[in-house]
Amino acid sequence: MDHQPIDLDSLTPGAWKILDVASALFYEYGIYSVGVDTIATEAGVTKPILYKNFGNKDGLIAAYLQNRHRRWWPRLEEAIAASPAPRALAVFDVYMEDAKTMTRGCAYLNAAAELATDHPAYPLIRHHKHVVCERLRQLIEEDLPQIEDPQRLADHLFLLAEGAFAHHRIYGGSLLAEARQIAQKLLSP
Amino acid sequence: MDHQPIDLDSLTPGAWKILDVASALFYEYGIYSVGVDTIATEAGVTKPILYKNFGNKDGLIAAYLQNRHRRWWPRLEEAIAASPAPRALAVFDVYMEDAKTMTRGCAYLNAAAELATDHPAYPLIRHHKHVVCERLRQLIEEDLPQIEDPQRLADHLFLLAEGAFAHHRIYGGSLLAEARQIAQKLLSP
DNA sequence: GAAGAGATATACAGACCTGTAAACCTGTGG
DNA sequence: CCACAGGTTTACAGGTCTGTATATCTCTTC
Repeated sequence: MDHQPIDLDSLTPGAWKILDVASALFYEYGIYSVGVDTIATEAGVTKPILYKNFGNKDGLIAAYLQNRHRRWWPRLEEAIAASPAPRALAVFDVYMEDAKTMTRGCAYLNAAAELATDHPAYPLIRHHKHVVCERLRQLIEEDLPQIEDPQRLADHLFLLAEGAFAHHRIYGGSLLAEARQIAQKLLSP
Repeated sequence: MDHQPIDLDSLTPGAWKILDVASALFYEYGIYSVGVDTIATEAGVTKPILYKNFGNKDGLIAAYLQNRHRRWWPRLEEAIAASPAPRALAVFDVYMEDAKTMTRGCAYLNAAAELATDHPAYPLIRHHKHVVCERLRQLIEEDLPQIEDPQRLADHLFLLAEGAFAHHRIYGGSLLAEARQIAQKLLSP
């Protein structure tokens, strides 16, 4: 029925329950390792209800990534608002906070690895990572106007954070904390 | 039958054909998106032959990651041997060379995202990434003995390279080249 | 040439996948 | 009380997955 992109604002409570359950399972076990049957059962609904709300599994995957971004972005902005200069470090703070509970690494990098690059939800992944890098550049421009090439420094910090988050799944170690320390040094004049 | 880890040195030519086909398909479409039926057909063998050689799909996955490392590592060492100091940049050179053909990003990060962390092949992923980082530290220690904390610089370069390679799948852009430039600056005193 | 051993192919089991058609149940208007 | 409409559930279609039991075929040995 609903093959349009899902509008998160017009989801019913029942649909949110499905999305929440799907999100947890997708993240924990991987998108293609979780069947819609499992999701529906865990959410306490039947399969046609799921399909009525999300069209098909791809719609649910898209809603998963979209909703994750919508919940995460305000947390980043809050951390930025509460952070002393250089506020770019707030990105690392949020990633470290995330890492405490997200033992499977970055949901977007995981999804990127699983989904085909022409999957309808792939642009959501690109967008999520793009705006993070963009925000880093803005923060650098505002907090450290003396920096010559803010885009390059933003990319530098972005790669540190992403590399550390990607490997958090593999090692689960303290690479994120180390990345933050390195970033701190890069941002101090 | 063969539930032991696969010994790459005792594979028959037919088994190598299977492994090569599986490797290409695993990398291109993702491990769990490719069925053993497809692999067997593409390799020109029947399924029982595949199972006779690799025990089960997990054995084939393990052989895939193992073999990839065995073929890649000598390429890294060659690049290191041919590189002027600081030779740590050779890692970026190989990654950039890889990126020309590997449009799906890093095979190990992709596998890490797909496989459960307790999958029998997961240690192969950890090992591959670990030795790369380790090698970076050695190269820094040898080429730049004045560096105070070579482990930290190695981690720094490693995160740059891994972040860039991870995002090569998402953007396909020039992040690896930029990461190399950043690394070059970090290595110049 | 016959008999047996080992490799190969056929065919299938049993589970799980996405997605849907049709039966059913509930609540509303006449 | 009855007809009708909307949402819900049951049941299933059709396909794909991993893994294997059984039959066939080939090749060696006597």
